[in-house]
Amino acid sequence: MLQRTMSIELHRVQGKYNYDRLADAVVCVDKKVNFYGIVAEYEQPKSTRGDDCLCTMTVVDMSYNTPGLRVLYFAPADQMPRVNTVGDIIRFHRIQMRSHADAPQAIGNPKYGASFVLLSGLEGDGYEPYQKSHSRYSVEAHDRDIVDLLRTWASSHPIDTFAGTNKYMKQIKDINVESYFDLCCKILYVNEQSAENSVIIYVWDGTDTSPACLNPVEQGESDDPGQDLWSAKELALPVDVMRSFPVLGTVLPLVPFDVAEDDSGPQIPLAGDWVKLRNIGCRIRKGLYEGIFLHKSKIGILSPSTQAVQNCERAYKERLTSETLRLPQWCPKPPQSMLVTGYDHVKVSTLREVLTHPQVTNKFRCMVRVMATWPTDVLDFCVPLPESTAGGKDQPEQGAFVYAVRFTLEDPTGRLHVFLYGQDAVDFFVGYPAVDLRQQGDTVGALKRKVDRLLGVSESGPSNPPWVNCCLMSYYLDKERPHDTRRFRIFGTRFPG
DNA sequence: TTTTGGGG
Repeated sequence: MLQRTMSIELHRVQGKYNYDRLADAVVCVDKKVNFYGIVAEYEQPKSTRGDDCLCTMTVVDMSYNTPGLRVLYFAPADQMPRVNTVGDIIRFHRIQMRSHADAPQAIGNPKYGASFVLLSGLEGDGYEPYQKSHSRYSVEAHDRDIVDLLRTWASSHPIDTFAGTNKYMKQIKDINVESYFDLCCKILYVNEQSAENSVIIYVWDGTDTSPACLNPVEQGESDDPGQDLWSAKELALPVDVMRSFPVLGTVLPLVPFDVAEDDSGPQIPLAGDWVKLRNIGCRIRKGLYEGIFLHKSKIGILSPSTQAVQNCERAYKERLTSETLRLPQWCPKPPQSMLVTGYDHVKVSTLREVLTHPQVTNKFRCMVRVMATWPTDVLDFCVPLPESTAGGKDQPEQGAFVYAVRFTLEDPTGRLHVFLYGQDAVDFFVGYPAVDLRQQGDTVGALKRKVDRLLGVSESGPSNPPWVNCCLMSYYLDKERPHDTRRFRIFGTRFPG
C-alpha cells in the first residue's frame, strides 16, 4: 500500500527534480539519477590514494530494503556527508548508477555534479536539512511528501531489519590472528596522548579474548624476558579510566587508529559510542590481543537500539548476575584449580575489579593464569633474610632464608604482578620451607616441577598455563602515599601435590 | 567529464 502510494507520489512530480524509487534507480546503470534513501549503514570518511576522501553507506527505501543500495561518495574531507544516526534520510541529486560485482552501486562526486542533503528520519522532525553539500538547495512540497512517506515507513520498520549481522561479524571472544572480521563494540576510551595524528581507541563487547601465547619471535627479541615481556604496563591505563570500564570483558586496544583531519576537526569516535568496525585484523603483542585498523578497515556508526548492540548489552547483564558466567569465558566449567584456597565461598573478582578497587587494602579471590615468575629460575626463589631480622652480622642464623617471588597473573580483564613472600609462600608450596636452594637440590627439583605445572610448560609448543584460583591481598608500602605504593600479594592459597 | 575504492 505504502509502496504504491510512494510510487504515485514520485511520478506526480511538480518540482524541478524527479526522484526515483531505489528499485527503479538500480536499473539505470550508467545514468545519473536523483533519489531519497534511509541510511541503514554509514562508514566514516577516510582518505584515499587519490585527492578525495571516500565515505560509504547503504541506503534503503520501501522498494529496496534488502540488502539495500551501496553508495560511494568521493569528495574533499570538508564536503563529506556526516550522517548523525543510522535511520537518517539522505537525498542525492545527479548521482551515477553503476554496477560492481553484479550488484548495483551509486557513485557520487560533487566534481561531477552530485549533491546531497541530510535530515532526520524521525516523524515530526521538520524538513530542514542538518547538512547540505551546497548552500542552494530546495525542499518543495513533493520533497516533504517523500520525507513523510519514508519516515512513516521507517517508524514501522526497525533499523535492524536493514543492517543485521553478517558472515564477517565476530565477538571479541572469537577473534584470532588468522582472519579479518567485523566487530560490533562500544568505544570505552579514546587515548589521544599517543603519537601525533594517531590515537588508540579501546573497545569492548562484554566477552573475553581467548588465552594468548607469547609470540616466539617476540621472546627471541627480548633482552630481559622476565621483566620486559610480562610488563604490567601494557594494560596500565590510569586507574580512574579503568574504573569507568565494565568489570567483566576484555578491553581491546585498536592500533593504530589513523585520524583523517579536516576543517571540522578529526573524525575520532567518542567514548560511549557503539560502532561497527569493518574489516579489522588483530595480532598478539607481548601476550595480549590488539585490534589492527588496516587501510581497508572502516568504522561504521551503530544506533544503540540496533539488535547487535542490544544483544551485547543483554548478554553482559546476564554475565553480571551469574557466578558461573562471571568466570573467564575460556575457563573450564565447572572450574578446576590445582591451587586450593581456604575461601572458595568468596565471590570471584576480575583483575580489573582488583585494580580499580577504591580501598587500597582489600582481599580478593581471582580466577587467573600464572604467566611468568620472577625470578625465572626456581634456584633464585629464596633469598637470605635481611640481617636486621636474621640476627647479628657475626652470627648468621642457620637456614635464615625467605621466599621472595613475583608472579605475573592474567585474566581476560587485566594483567597483575603479585608477590609471594615469607610464610604465605611456605604455605603455598606445601612441605618446602624456605632454604638456601643452592644447597638443596631435591627441593629445587620439587619446586621446579610445581612451577612448570603452574605455568603449563610443555615439552612441545608454547606454555599454556591452566586456570587457577587464588587469594590476593592488597597493601601499601608507604602510609603517606597508599594509592601510589599499592602492592598485591598472594595469601591463603596452597599448591598441594 | 568519471581516478580514488568497491568485503582483499
